[in-house]
Amino acid sequence: MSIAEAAAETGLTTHTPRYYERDGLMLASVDRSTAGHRRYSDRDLTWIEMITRLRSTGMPIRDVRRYAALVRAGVGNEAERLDLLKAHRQRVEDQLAEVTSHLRAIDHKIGLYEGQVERTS
Amino acid sequence: MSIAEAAAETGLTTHTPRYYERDGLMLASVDRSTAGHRRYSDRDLTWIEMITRLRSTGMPIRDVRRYAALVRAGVGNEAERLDLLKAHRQRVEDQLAEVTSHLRAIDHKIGLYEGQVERTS
DNA sequence: TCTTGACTTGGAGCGCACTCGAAGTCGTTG
DNA sequence: CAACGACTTCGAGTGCGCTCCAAGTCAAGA
Repeated sequence: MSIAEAAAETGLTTHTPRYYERDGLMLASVDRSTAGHRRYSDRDLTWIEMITRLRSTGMPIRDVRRYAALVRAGVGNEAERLDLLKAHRQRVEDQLAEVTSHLRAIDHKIGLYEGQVERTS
Repeated sequence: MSIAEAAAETGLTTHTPRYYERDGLMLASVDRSTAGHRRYSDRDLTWIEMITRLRSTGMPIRDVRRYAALVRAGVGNEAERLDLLKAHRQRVEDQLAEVTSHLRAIDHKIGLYEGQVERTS
């Protein structure tokens, strides 16, 4: 699978997987065609999707890199990976709670404006 | 209320309310003491809290500025403010749904590791 | 009167995560 | 064999939202 196809598949631009690779986020260096073009395997794709999940829940690149290093190191550090993911989950949940509570306050404001606009029109 | 007190009250550093004011996010220029120091009123505080709610739900500074401009313009544009807030709410809800779904996938992964760590130990 | 400390301003700097540009290479197609 | 298009690399640039710095001002206390 070419980089263009991989990008389309994962909803990224071609720049982003190149950047991820350069930044040490991939599990192994991606295969190359005879022309030196990247060839993405299913495993690469699955991993990029994992990166996407971590990133879009707000994990910093540097933590994704640490997690990738653990997975790369192979069997034996599952407890460490678990700690990393659980800490991340906790942060995401806290964040969700905060956003939700602020959203409720904004909703209240929306309610006030709705009443006002209704009466005015 | 001094800027230091206002910052403490809102959980910001003193830099941030200055920055907000410079960037046109306040409703009016903040009062000054004879020494030229900022004096924050209750209204200022309440507004900064509103900014915080909008910001921490992901509204870009530029949109906060547009909203502030509408409030500053006074009575008559409530419908426009409502549109802005409702559009924001929609984006936040979409975002929450996305994060939540990615979090579920990460949770699944955590479950796998938990089983593995359990069996290993 | 001198010092201290809390503030002021304008502008520069920073960290993050991409995103883009320039110049070059390769394999296919007409 | 020339042109094209999809890729390559490395480094620079971008946008966002602060965050910090330097130099200066002011009021109050010793």
